[in-house]
This record gives sequence, structure tokens and C-alpha cells, in this order.
Amino acid sequence: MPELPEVETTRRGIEPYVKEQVIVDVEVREPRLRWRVPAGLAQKLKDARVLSVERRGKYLLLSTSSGTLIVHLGMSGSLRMVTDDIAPQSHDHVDVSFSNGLKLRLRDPRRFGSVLWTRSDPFRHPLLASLGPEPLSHAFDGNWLHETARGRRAAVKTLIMNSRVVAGVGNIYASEALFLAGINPARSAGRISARRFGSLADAVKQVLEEALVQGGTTLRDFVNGAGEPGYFAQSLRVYGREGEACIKCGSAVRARVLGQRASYYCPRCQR
DNA sequence: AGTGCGGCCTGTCCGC
DNA sequence: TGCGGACAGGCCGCAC
Repeated sequence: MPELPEVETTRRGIEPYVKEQVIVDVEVREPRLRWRVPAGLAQKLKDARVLSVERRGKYLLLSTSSGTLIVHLGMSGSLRMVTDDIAPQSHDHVDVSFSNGLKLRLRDPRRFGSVLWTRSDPFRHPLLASLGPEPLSHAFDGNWLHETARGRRAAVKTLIMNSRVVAGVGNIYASEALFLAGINPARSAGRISARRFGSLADAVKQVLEEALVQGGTTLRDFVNGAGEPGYFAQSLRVYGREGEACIKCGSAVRARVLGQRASYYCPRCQR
């Protein structure tokens, strides 16, 4: 499911309901996620107060007075606030119950998501420590991309989907940003000028910010903390539009697989 | 070091 | 209507 805008939409949606709340219970119905959910979470988190709800790349960090819960939504995960009387359905794997009577419920049919736990600095957790800059931060710009791409022959789309290069750009927004920047997704990363990388960095930021305003993209599973879909799907310029007319030039949008992922582009506008 | 794959899962859709 | 296969918003871990 979720790329950065969806994760951030989720973060914003749940924060008001969980921040400052005290955890009264954690129920794990299915621990077999991407990594096994650590045992004894209820004991670890009982009576802990939620201090903050942050995001790093596509990871959500619930920092508490006892430690930090690190949540990743994988391909099909969603988090929502539910009241006590809403019975869990299949694929509702984890509930975190708060003293205000609400529960934070993780649903993840494909179970590519994860729920991790650390008592130390979550940003130094092995899975987070090597993440590249946040795409919406000043650290991410054309110069960073240009330097990172030096000597690399891999496709530029693969490069910007590499979380060590930039954190949180997934398959949809990579295609969208490359379209905006006019760069062919298969172009070798090391053969792109600094100037064009400047356009690409700007395009990444623009696309992510637009999607954020719309509450993210719902293709299938994604819902925000209140169970509502995002509306950016209707604004997608090339993703999923194979054979349709390019919105700029009218050429047929093409699809091809790069790095095992479907990629959409206009063969005329993107070189 | 960088690159390209296999694999982890379930659900859905398409063609036969 | 049933069935096999492809595909889906992520990304680690491994072989080369």
C-alpha cells in the first residue's frame, strides 16, 4: 500500500488520538509479519505513555515512556483508530488499547508489514539507520542525487526507489516524479546531468506534497486513521495509465518492468 | 560497491 | 463456474 504520503496521512490521522494517551493493553492475534512481532509487547507497553508519533521514511515511530514501537505498513497494511465495540476482522493482527477507550488497529492482509520494538534510539535501529534523507527535507536535492548517482549504471527509477538514496519514494510516486521531470525511468542514473537531477528532486517533492494534500493514493487497501481512502489516485499522471494518452503530448503511455516493478512513462516526453 | 533477483504473503483479476 | 497464473502500493538478504 503505502508510500510516504500514505504513511504521513496515517501519522497525522492517529496522532491526536494516541499522543499523551496511556497504553492499557496490546493484543497480538497474528505475530507472523515480515518479522515476528516481539513477544510480551503487552507487558512492555502497559502503563506506558505515548510521547510522540513520528515518521521516518515509511516507518511510523510511536515513542513511549518505555520504548518505541516501530511500525511499517508493507504493501497492504493500514492503521486505524477504532472504538472498543468494533470486533476485529480477519487480517486485523494487532490492537494497541489506550486509556481513552480507543484502539489502534493494524490490518495487513499480505503481512509484509512489521511491528518492532526498541528501548534505544529508534533512528539507530538497523532498519532505519541506513535510510537516506527525507525527500521533503532540504538534505534531499539535485546535488545529493547527482553525487549519489555518480558511476551508477542502474535505471534512475531504481535509484530513487532505493531507500538508502532517499527514504519513502515508492513505485507510484517514482513514476509520477520522473514524468514531471521529463526523465525516462530506464535512463542510466550516472548519465543524468546535475541540472536534470535538480528537476527530479523538485518533482519528487511536488508529487509527494500534492498527494499529501489529497490524503494519499488509494488503489485498493489504503485507508487513513479514520478508515477513509485517499483521493490522489484521480490525479495520477502516468501510473496505471498504460495505453492512455499522455496528458502533455497525447502519445500513448507505456509500461515496462524495471527492477521487477511496473513503470509507466511517456516515450515522447521522457528522455 | 553496485546490481539483480528470490522470497515473503493474500487477494483479485484475467484468460481459458 | 472453476482454475491457473500474473500481478499488486515494500524491501531484505543473498549471490555475483
